[in-house]
Amino acid sequence: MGIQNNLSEFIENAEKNCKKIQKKEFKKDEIITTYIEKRNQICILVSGSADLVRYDSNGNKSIIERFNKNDIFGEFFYTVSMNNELFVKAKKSCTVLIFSYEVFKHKCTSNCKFHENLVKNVYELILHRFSSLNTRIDLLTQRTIKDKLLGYFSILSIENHSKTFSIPISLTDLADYLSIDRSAMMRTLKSLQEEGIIKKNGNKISL
Amino acid sequence: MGIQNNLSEFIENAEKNCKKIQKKEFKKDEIITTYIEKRNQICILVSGSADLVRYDSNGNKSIIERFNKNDIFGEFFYTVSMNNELFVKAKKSCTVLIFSYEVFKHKCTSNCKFHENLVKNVYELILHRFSSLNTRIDLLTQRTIKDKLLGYFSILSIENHSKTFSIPISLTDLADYLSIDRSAMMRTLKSLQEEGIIKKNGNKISL
DNA sequence: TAAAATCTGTTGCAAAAGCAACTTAAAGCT
DNA sequence: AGCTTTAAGTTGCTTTTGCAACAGATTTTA
Repeated sequence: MGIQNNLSEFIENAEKNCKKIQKKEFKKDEIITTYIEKRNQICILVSGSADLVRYDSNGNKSIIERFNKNDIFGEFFYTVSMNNELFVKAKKSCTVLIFSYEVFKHKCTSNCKFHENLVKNVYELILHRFSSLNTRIDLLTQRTIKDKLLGYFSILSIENHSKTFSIPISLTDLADYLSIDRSAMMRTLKSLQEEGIIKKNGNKISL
Repeated sequence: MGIQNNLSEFIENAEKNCKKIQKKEFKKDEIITTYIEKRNQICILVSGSADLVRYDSNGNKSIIERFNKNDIFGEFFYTVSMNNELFVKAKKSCTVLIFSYEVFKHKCTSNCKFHENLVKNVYELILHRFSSLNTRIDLLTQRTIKDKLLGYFSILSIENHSKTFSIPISLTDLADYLSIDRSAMMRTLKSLQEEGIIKKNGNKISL
């Protein structure tokens, strides 16, 4: 999805090439980082998946974002505005690259090839992130649950080059992602089937 | 809002410093760029405001995004996915910096100070953009119109360091931004006043 | 300055969505 | 294998939202 093949290779070897870049492992439910204070920290998810979680003043938990392989995150990309506390929590076991924004600004040597690559590759990651955010906004601005679902399915269909595909996340998570009530979503899924617009078998969908 | 003061100065002088960067003027309703084909073009709005507009297969127009001073845009930041056509159209008279992604990758000389600054400043702009997108997602994921409005007002209140502020866009545009029906929004604004949660006088709001 | 266009404000009505409260099914864990 | 947790699927009821269709106010532009 727009991410170059050599990127993964680059990420794999990043730690070896620069002492300022750490590679860390996290187990399920461990806190990877917080967005409470500014640290100019940049994180790249090498493997696994993680959630950006908010606890508001009433103690309610909500998942703001789901990060997957090659996603770039950190408070650096998020305005620490309101009084709410943001955590990134491992959903599965994760491998994460962690470094500071300073790593970009200051090169090791005047012609360090590694740093040049870093800047270039992080650009790719950033564009990937933009694309994810814009896609989500696209879906969230759909007025009805029906349009949100069909928009989401249309994207999956294009990604899979097929009218048939499976939903890569749980339906519960999907409702969360689209910011709609799960039971209302189930109802809409049912009526889409009844109208013959989609076929559904478990998490397999055909348009 | 996180954008350094020297950024504007940098942008003002960008064209003078690098022949690969163009500064262009656009009048109201002129098309600044399209997101139809990949050109790896990056645009920075120096002054004015512009809309990212979509025309879908039925010819319906919708405004996806509003760009203001210091916003960075271009198909580079947007996945050209569906069959819909995207245009950036000047809402007022605009001044725009236009250059290609290649400008980042290839420096003029090995130690060109200008290019170094360009990379650094564009990072600032990108972070600003992330922040805008995340803020909008935050608001769009609020379930009710009431919560969307209060979330929006809370941000304005923080930005203005005051419980009293004015809404910087028209109410019609606000409804669009929050992706809600305008009349329903008006109704909610009214009930927020009746409940004593806000005071409203024209576009002036007090919490 | 008159006409056109846009924006604000309102309302009734129908449809959609949210909420709560379940049951059943599947997945994870010891 | 049995227990626990999480996810899927369903339903009735209530509230919220969207839609359509206005009138009045304000702004733009010819």
